[in-house]
Amino acid sequence: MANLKDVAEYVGMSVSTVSRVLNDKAYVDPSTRRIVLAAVEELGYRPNALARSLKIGRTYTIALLIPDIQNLYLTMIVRGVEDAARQEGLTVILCNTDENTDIEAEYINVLRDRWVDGFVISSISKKSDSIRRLKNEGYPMVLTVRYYDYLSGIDTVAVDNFNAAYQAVKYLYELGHRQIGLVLGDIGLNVYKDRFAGYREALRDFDLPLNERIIIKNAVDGSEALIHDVEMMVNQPTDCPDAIFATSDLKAISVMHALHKNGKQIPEDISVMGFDDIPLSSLVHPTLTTMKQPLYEIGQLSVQKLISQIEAKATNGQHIHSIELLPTEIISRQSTRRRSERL
Amino acid sequence: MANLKDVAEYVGMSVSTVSRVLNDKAYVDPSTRRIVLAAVEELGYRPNALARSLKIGRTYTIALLIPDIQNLYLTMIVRGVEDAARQEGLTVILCNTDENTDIEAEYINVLRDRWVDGFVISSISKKSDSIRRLKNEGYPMVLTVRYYDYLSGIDTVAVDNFNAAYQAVKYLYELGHRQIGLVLGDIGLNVYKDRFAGYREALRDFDLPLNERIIIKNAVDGSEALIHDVEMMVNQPTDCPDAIFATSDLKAISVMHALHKNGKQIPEDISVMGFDDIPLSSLVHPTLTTMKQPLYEIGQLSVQKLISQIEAKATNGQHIHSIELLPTEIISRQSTRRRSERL
DNA sequence: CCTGTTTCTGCAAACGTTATCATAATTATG
DNA sequence: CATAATTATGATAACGTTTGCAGAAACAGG
Repeated sequence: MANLKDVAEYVGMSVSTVSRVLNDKAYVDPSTRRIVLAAVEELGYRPNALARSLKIGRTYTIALLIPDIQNLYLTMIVRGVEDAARQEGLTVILCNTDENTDIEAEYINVLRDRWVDGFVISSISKKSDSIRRLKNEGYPMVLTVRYYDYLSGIDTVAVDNFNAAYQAVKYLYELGHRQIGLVLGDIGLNVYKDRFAGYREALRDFDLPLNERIIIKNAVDGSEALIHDVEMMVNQPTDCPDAIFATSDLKAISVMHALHKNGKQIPEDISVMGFDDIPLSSLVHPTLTTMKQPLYEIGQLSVQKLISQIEAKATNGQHIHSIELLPTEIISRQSTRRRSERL
Repeated sequence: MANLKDVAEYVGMSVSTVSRVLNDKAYVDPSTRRIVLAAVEELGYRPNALARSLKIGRTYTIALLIPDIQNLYLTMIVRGVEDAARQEGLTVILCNTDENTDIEAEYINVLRDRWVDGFVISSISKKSDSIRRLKNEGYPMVLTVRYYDYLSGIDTVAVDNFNAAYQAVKYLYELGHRQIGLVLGDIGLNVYKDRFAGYREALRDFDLPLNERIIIKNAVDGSEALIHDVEMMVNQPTDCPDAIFATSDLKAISVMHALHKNGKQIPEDISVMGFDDIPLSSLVHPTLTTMKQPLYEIGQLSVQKLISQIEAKATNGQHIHSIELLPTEIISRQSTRRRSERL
């Protein structure tokens, strides 16, 4: 592979001139520019990005840390991140951490050594030393979807989970439901804590009792255990819910699976509502009513905020820190319906 | 950030010695090793991977080219690739090409400039110049899932699609089905051509007629058009199939959706069989019988073959080219059942 | 025609490693 | 004890860029 020196010798000039032509920096004669460009074409010269990065201290690569790409809601974020990155000339290194702090730390070490320009992080479940250290070093980083008090001061892109859950419950209430069950994920995550709080607040506002027997906590997407728990819940003689709000579409699909299995009709017997609006939710039967998160846009915006940090760092400019909460939206489909016959 | 020189000065030795300690290369005194290691710890020295890569010509990074991460079957491959890569100390750059040759070419250029060690490619739909050029340069690369005659000579990891389709039809036939519909994807892809051929061969072997009216070609996963086509197919007065073999689980889910919509019972009226065995197929209702592809393993194996090429290139060793076809397997669930009452 | 600016080009020093070669110090060999 | 082999270390040249500095050429203005 030809390098700058080869091109320089080929046209009988110095490397500096050739380099200047290629980066069109100040003051280069139009005619030499033409000659150099022709030679570059001729020799099929391509710049060595490693050498360049070593010199300028930027790699045009960012890292994306997520728990597991197999979580459906993440694929949309990943696409948003990658599309935005590609448009800005960045490439994305994908890192599945499985919520494992060791893997996370290992990735962060390796990628810091490789001088990636920044991190988009959606993976952390507990206090992560590596991430805090990264932050203290002033490394550009953005948190997406998940957020943490101990990491305040870091740019964050997410939704208002409290309000989203509140609105979901309100929606079900206004359809006439009075026994609204709840399926929560890992209660250690702020995401689910906030949704739980929104749910409770809504119950309070509508004078509904908080009934722990129709609440499932720490549900794992797609697990057998979840299906079992739902079966238990709906087979309670007195406390059977007339609607279930699941805090992810995948949980909602498991709920629907369990209901089918137990001969419950959706939405005739029980309404089901999800969260996320993954593409699949319009394909299942019945199609799923859900609280849509703008996942793709969350990914895009995360990258934009990250780039803003990177630019600021490079030019010693100012970056204004912010926490961005994007709007959610109720998507009405077939899995919920008005409860007409109230007694 | 401290560099080698800093460490060297700190302990009053030369950079070479420090470097030797860190790469434990030949002949370094145990006591100096201890001193250097302590200093490294002390100063928090971390090697600059860019400089290292520039020197040794390896980046420990590979590129993964796929059409779109939002295709569910791909997420399992991606996980397989990443897990295998991580175990070998490699990181993965994810590239969604949307089947677009320009995007693909752009990615390939950028990543070649960055000296990625190799490519795992699952994206190509048509003749791709960039990929052929890459191959001619001797760049390490592996094709996964999709394969092409014009790219023969490249390591490939896939399944025997002909046989898999044949076995699927055989399975349905043995359940008593005689009108077996087929839903195919983009017929321009060898993957679907081969599955189609397997389907035809099976029909021939079992003396079933080939009925174009129960075959849907070029179906797009999750599209409205597909649901419409399926509705048309099952509402034909004379040619309604008693089983439908969809060539992806996502297509099967659309099929099931269309059947539900038209009051057809699954599997009582019509059996449905999918292809892939994505995690979702055990969550939908009814759970989906499918031809399982070992997608995760395909991803893993692809990386292993790629690494073998990379090693061979680095050491001027020999790499034995191969096309690996992994076994598929029928996963029986609820969406298919024996047709007892035959007339 | 001289001085001062602008435009153009080259030299050489980084960026942070690895690796070759030479040399010094130590140990083994007969 | 002389010589050869082994072990340990340091200089130095790459790897392929970018960039500050300096000098040369071109072009003004007076």
